[in-house]
Amino acid sequence: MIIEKAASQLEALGNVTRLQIYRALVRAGDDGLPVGRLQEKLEIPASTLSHHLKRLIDTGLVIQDRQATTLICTANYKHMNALIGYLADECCADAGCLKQTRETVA
Amino acid sequence: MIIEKAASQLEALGNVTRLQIYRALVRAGDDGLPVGRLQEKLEIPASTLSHHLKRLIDTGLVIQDRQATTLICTANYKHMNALIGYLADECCADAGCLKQTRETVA
DNA sequence: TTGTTATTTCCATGATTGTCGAAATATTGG
DNA sequence: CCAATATTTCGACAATCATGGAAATAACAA
Repeated sequence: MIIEKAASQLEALGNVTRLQIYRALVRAGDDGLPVGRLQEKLEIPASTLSHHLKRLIDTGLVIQDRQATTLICTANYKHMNALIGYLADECCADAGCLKQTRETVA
Repeated sequence: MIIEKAASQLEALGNVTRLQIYRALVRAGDDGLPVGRLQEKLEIPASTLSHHLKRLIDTGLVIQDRQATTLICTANYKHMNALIGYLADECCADAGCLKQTRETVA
């Protein structure tokens, strides 16, 4: 994980609307959610949602798969996991920090 | 942890320069680093650095303590830990995710 | 007090972001 | 092909961000 990638992913998540989108996708699980369903949930215009989704997709945090006319969005846990790992390993060094937690488990 | 706070902290870290600042502070440990030392390390103008530091301080990720004429900056692990916990708990649901790791340990 | 060092605040500027209506595109069913 | 649905792209605009030189402030030492 290079710092530029971590920063761009953090920035993508660093917006309330986008964080809500991501959280909704996580809660939807592996089945994901169609863009339209996301729109209903968040109650924002389609174009606004589309722009935010693009940001999340560009950074790899969200995946889109077309199913006929609808686009299904799913959270890319692998990338989120890598990001959390980066934060824990590179950016946390406290005794009560997750870094130790991870090392203990590993 | 409310979503607005998480988002603002993520946004603060979502910039390469600020992420470098934070990482440098983590590596400096509990002793922290004076602003001037940070400036040497990152090779950026003082005013630019000051602006970035302010962002990190405003979100609670960095603490500043005056020691005579120099200001010592330290990473606030507690807040970073809370942020990582939020991401792991609220925004990650995969089998290989830290969420399980944390639950196992706890 | 005055000078020195350390850092912030002020100010300006160009770049990026967030927002959203309207138009364009994609995919399928009939 | 054409109509209908789902979603993106275009275009525009205000708001915020990133940057950094210059001036202001803070703390001390002499």
